[in-house]
Amino acid sequence: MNYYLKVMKKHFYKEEIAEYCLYKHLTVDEIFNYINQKFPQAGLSTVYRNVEELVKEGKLKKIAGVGNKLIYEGKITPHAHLICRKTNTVTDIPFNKKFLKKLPKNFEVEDLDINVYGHFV
Amino acid sequence: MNYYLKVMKKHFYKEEIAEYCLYKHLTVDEIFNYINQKFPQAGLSTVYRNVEELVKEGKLKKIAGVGNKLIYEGKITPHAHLICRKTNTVTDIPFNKKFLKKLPKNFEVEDLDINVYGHFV
DNA sequence: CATAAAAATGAGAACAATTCTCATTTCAAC
DNA sequence: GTTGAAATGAGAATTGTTCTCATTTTTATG
Repeated sequence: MNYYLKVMKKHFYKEEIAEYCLYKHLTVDEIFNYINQKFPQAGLSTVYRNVEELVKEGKLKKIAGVGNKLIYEGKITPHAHLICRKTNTVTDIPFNKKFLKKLPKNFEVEDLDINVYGHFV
Repeated sequence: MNYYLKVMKKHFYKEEIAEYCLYKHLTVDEIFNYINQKFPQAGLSTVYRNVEELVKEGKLKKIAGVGNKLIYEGKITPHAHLICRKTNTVTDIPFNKKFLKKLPKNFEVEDLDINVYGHFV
């Protein structure tokens, strides 16, 4: 199979999505817009399906969003998020014992949300 | 106004809700069920409205939920949450520098979600 | 207590995000 | 090629939340 064919065929959304989400914080809509630009025939339901599968595979992480929308990010090393309610943006910050003391000076903290997900055995 | 009248009148949902949510982690549906049991005529939209108002007043806190539902808790002192994906329950745990070392032994951690909400000035 | 303005309510419509359904298309193996 | 499995896309259905507005309740005032 040559390169041209590989580019044109349809069934590679998952890889595309995973790659696009690396180091970004995106809603499904934003992911869909990107995919739909490259593959105009792509459907929203397919993007939802792929995103969910990637979450199950551990390649994408669902994080709390601003407002009610969910936000996804490429799964990378442990870190925390700075969520600005004015600009609706998510910024990665390092997570360690002193992370709260090292926040940007111009960021005014309103709330802290610490959630440990898992299950009882 | 006598006690009987006070009990029967309608406009005290907010107090009821705030009180009921103290030390609990509830979805709007759960709050509604409780209110609706005491006041059968109570409407879902009213509960939603009151819950949102309580959040604005700082008496209730919207926290990340399990699945897509939002969860509310009576605003109390800083703490973290243990969210079990098997039982869909939220448990309060203390938040301090060593909190990760002091999790229940029978809780298997899958993810850690640290979000600092606020705004840039 | 009568009344009027203000506040809160409740029913359901509207809306938005997500999930589901299923016929069709594409892929992979033979 | 043929065939069975997997993935897709369109849109319907579902779910959670917000909005609208006529009605009810409260509060303030004479």
